[in-house]
Amino acid sequence: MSKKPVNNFEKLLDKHHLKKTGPRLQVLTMLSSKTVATSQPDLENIMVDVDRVTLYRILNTFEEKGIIHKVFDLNGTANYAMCSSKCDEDHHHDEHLHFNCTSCKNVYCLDDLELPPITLPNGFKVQGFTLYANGLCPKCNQTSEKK
Amino acid sequence: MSKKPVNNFEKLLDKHHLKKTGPRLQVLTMLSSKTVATSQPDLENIMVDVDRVTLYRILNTFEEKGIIHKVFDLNGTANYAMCSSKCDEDHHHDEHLHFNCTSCKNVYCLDDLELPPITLPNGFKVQGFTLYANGLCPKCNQTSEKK
DNA sequence: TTAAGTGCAAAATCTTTGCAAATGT
DNA sequence: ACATTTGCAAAGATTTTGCACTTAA
Repeated sequence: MSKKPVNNFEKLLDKHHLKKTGPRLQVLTMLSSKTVATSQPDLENIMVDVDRVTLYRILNTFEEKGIIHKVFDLNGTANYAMCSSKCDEDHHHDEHLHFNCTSCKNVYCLDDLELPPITLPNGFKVQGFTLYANGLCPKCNQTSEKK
Repeated sequence: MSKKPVNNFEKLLDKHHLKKTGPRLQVLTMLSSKTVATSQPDLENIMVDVDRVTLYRILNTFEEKGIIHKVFDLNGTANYAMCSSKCDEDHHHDEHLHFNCTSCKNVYCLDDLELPPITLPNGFKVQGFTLYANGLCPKCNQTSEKK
């Protein structure tokens, strides 16, 4: 008989038939604690005890399972963030706005924002949208406004 | 006295105080001939006589000067396309829709499409938008429709 | 017990840097 | 002639692969 999940992260791993290992729980804890998407290098620096290769594999697995999603920042670096509850293995609900702060470089996932419908020229069959905005996030904007 | 430009590409290089070299003209010819953005690896395969490093440097220079712009595809690979006439050194007009075809992998720059305005939550100061759509391009869509 | 996951070593890529030779003006 | 640009070699960085050891179930 299998061990009972003791928290949400363990439940999440259970749900996707993934073993509840230390590195995986660390990744989940890390990503959940942040409101911004985190790059692989950043995660690597934070979780120094986890092998880099393991991190690559965990991030790939999580992305395939729809646990996290990958968003590229202005430099083309992959950043990872927890998926909203609407995501599953078959369909990623990552059609929300991603905001790249040009000052602090953080990537914000603005899940709640309502996006206006966009129509494409005839012939194009759209499967999904990804929308990025860049500029100053509230924190950096505030700082730059101070006299 | 400087050599007279014999075509638009040479004029373009002149305008940005760049020497009219073979590799640079090749890049301009290549990118202009395509309606889709081209990745660095693709360019590399086509222009086999040009050194890879030279290509990197040319693409960087052109991007800085506002001659081409860089767009990342679904895999985070950089793709390059000629800028519209609205681009200059100070301001890139690349806020148009980029379409990634999931079948042929081509990246289309849909310059002409009218984009609806998008409002962000308070505090965010937007400097620019980048919008991607993915799905099937007209060519691939057509093929898949045939019975 | 055993399939899945991890860590290490090493390969394969991708990108940047330094410098001498070549080239445009 | 001279500053720019190129090509080559080599360094650095990033990502992938193979395999033996470990661990969750």
